Amino acid sequence: MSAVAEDREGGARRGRPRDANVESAILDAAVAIINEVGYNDLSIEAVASRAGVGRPTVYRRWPSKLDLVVDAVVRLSPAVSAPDTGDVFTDLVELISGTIEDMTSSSVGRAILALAGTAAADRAELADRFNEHYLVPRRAAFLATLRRGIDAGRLRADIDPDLILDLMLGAPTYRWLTTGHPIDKIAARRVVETVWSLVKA
Amino acid sequence: MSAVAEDREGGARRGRPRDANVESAILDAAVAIINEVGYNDLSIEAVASRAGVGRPTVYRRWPSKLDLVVDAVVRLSPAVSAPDTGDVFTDLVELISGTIEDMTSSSVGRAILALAGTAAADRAELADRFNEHYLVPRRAAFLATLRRGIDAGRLRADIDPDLILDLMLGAPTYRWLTTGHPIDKIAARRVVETVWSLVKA
Amino acid sequence: MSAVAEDREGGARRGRPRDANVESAILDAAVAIINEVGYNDLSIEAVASRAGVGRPTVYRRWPSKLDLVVDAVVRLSPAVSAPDTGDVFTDLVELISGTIEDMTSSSVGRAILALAGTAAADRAELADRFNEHYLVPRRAAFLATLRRGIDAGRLRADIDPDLILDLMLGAPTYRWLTTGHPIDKIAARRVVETVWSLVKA
Amino acid sequence: MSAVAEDREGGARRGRPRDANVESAILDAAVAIINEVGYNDLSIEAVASRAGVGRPTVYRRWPSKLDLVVDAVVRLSPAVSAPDTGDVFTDLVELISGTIEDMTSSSVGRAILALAGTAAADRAELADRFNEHYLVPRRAAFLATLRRGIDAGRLRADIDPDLILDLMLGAPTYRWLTTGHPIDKIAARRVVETVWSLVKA
DNA sequence: TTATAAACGAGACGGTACGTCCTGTCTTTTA
DNA sequence: TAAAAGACAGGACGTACCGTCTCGTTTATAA
Repeated sequence: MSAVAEDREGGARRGRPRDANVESAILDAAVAIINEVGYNDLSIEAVASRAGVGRPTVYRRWPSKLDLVVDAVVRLSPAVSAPDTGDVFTDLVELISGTIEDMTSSSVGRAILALAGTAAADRAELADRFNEHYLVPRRAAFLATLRRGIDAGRLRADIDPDLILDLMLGAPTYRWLTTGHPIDKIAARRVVETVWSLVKA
Repeated sequence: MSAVAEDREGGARRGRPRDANVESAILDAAVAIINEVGYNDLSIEAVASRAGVGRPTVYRRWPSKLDLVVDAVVRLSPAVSAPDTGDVFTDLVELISGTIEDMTSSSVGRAILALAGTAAADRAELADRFNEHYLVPRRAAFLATLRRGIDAGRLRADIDPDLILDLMLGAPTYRWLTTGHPIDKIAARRVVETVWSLVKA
Repeated sequence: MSAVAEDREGGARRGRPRDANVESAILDAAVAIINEVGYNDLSIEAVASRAGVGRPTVYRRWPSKLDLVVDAVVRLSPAVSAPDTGDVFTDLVELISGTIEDMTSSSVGRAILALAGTAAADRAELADRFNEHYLVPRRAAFLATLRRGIDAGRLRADIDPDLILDLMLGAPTYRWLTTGHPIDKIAARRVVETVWSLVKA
Repeated sequence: MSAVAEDREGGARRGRPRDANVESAILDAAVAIINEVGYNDLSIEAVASRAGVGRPTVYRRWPSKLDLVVDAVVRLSPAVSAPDTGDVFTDLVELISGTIEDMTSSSVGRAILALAGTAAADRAELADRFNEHYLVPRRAAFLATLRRGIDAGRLRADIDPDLILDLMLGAPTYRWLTTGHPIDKIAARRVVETVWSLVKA
């Protein structure tokens, strides 16, 4: 449920109701602008203007740029699905390279990282929202794949799935962050191969 | 070598030379402000004012806030030293928990991450400077420790040190980034323990 | 009618209307500052600050310092009244010495002259505004006095009143401009006496 | 004598003497820039740069923009010569229309007026210099013409030549200043004709 | 000759003001 | 009563000049 909707409950309000199209238009505009100029150079002004909306209308819904962008990123992020090719190893490579691709290819991906740092640092509530809508589904898909491997007897049952996740996603993310070099599928495969020996049954 | 200094070589310049104290004052001010309000809320205005310097003097040396902050962070970053307790395992735990502590405890650490994302994304030259002065020394200390382990016969000789580094540093970094939870020495030790089996001789 | 107001007509505007108090505060501040430091050293910055107003608020109404000062001077200039002592000769002396006094005694007077030169030179529209609100009323008072003299049979009916005006006001103005010496009532009387013989019936 | 030269007297100085070419170059540059952008938009920076000279070199000679421009205008102003067609009336028309033309046609002319106001107002010394080098020669030419008319018996001997001058030059100047309309030879002739009856023998 | 001293170009310095953009709040009309 | 429009105080932007101050270099006279 969106943070925006939560004040709707409790019966119909008086006066003109909020226009749902307005909300969409604002988030769409935010996404487009992030893609063009990145998180730092996004301004509420520009979002409102592109959405064909007054600035106060934006502020009425999101108290800050950070809040707005979190919702925009959450809305934008492509749905995740745990691939199931029948081979857990392949599934893991797919998942990781897909996730890294998400992170690194678009401005939105970079916004996500900017948000990750910022929100985690001082905005627990936002971090929670971001977690709930963005990270948790991705971790879940990953963990489901691991679980499938365990059930299939290909992975050891005593592993710490979260730690494995951190290793498999953290290593390429860190490489990208610190060197700026793109992470292709081959690099992703190498990481999975390396960690694989830790987890294989 | 500082980016600021590099055009000095090749004979005496004409005109009044730049004042090194001014450079120090500006970088010190930048560091202080980053620590107080973070990268995003740092303004050139505030830096100049705190440094007791005219704004144009800042712009004369660093064309943008990003350039300035990269140099400030580079100057600030504490010297790295590869610990050498005699036990490679302990050394690795120390190194990792120290590095993560660096990253996560101070505003400057968070600025570093913000920079990592931003600079990597669109400013190859800045990323290079940041790499050269900040990341490379840290990687070097880590790799030297691994090398010592190999020489001592405790680590396999055929490992890819960079990949091991990405795993050991990437996993806790990723955890911190995505959850915001601090990484203590125990968590660092768990990562090292896990990866250790990949690398032990 | 103020240049600022002229685009208000034609139905109610949307959005928050401009605050008339703000306009007053800015013009008052401009007048005060002209009186203190003169036209050349007046800065929009200082005007805004003294008026307790944001700088953009000033620019929203007047695109340049010149535009602002023209309006300020127009507002400031004391109302003119054609004196009517019953004696046209005395009236003329009063009018001239008063006008010259206006021009030369205050910083605003000097601003008026600076404006006269500047505005006339390259800003027809401003010159027109200045003319309409400042010069025309003064010319009118003068011409009315001449007309009274003609009606009373003391002045010739075939004179060119504009030319007489230029002579009576231009001579002392020119003297002041080119020598910087103040023009007192005695000097004004001498001019009127001299020109009088040209116009007396 | 130029204000610049006055500290030269008293024997040769030690050290490198000032370069007269530099002085010329600066004044030429100042004149050119006044012609292009006017007095208000002239900057020392631009003058120095165009003259191929360091800024301190300008300040060494002229303490302010005003001082510099006064000298520049003085240097620029075309030599005056009292025309002598044999007919005093024609001479006066020529003189007046020429002077007005000087004043109104060029940016330098407008600078002169700006200077007249500014310098007269608060800089007695500058006003004096301007007077001495610019105005006095022009008044002298005019007065010489009047004198010739008196000697020839065409003008009354008891006139106040300064007052006549103020009338004949002041009226068209004032007209131009207050209306911005150019003063052509016909307008100049009308003024002379009008005043003529005051002065003719 | 050799100092010494001033002028020169260049350009950095602490500043001020520029005119613009954006912030977050407010007031008004329209729906 | 929400929405759009837009004015408001304010803050920071990056730039242009200000007038002053080093610099290294050049060009004179004085020792």
